[in-house]
Amino acid sequence: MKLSTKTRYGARILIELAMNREERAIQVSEIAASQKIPVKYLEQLLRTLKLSGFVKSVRGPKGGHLLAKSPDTISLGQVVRLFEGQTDLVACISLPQECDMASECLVRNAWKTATGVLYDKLDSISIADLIRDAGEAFPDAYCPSLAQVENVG
Amino acid sequence: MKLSTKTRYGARILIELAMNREERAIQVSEIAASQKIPVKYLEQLLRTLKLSGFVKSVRGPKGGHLLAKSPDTISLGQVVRLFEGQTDLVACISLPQECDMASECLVRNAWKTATGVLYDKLDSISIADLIRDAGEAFPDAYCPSLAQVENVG
DNA sequence: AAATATGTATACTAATTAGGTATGGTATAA
DNA sequence: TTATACCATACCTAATTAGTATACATATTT
Repeated sequence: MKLSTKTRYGARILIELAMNREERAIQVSEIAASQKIPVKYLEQLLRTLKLSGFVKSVRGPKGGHLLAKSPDTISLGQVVRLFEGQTDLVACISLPQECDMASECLVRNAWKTATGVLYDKLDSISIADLIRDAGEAFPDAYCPSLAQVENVG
Repeated sequence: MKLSTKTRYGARILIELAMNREERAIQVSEIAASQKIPVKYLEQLLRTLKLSGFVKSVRGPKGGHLLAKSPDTISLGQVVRLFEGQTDLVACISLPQECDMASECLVRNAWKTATGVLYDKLDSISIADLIRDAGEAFPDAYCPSLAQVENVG
């Protein structure tokens, strides 16, 4: 029961873009280096993020990637739902036919409740929150968009 | 991000044993049939449950398995921790060396918080709770140990 | 004491999934 | 028009999960 690297990488990509928002397009190679993600794998993740409207890109030389929306409006819950194939703790919550015991199973509803509690929390944490929290923990960290983030919302 | 079949089976095994607690030893073949779990796979799970003190067994003809402690004292959190290899949503929470970005990662702490919320919930749900809830949802269900369960604790 | 029904232990294998590569594009600024 | 970027998809491989197979030990019944 663990999150995939796609989800973990995805969150880190969004944070990196959020910390340079509206300043300049960040190239794939740059994100790959700073986040230690293989370039070709990163391109897949960026494509997913772009199709979902979290990221926009600029083509050609001097091109790159930018956050497409305010980091205050992107939650970890959204990131997890985007990258995890199965978002529930057990498949039978949304697909009862996956388990032929589903109709008589006494735990199924409890797994559903626990899943709900987890996503309530994940939905309550935004990319902006993570950057703000980091600002408190590491006041010296380079973080040009913090003021901007705080003005949003 | 989903629970393994071991965890799901494990919870169902405990429920089945709880519903016959102190009445008679239940044979592997019987659990296998009612829960639709392969016999040899079930034996492995029962062994794990036994080593952890949740289940006790009686050998020889007319032998079988019994719950070793009150269903009020067994939580879903305990079951998940027992059967899931990795219990945190991300490995780097307890093993920072698993990810070389751990020290500078701005999401890591959020994954830890979400993991905590999840287990707080799972720890609050006991096997006895599940049987009680089922009693309310299906008043006609066969459930000989319900009264017993309610007297415990 | 033997037969037999049960649980115990470990090694192996098949299936699935996750993680990452490889290849070949397409767009755009210089 | 060419170099530099992003875009799209097919493929591969290693790890994990789920389940089997084999052999053994124990205890009740007769």
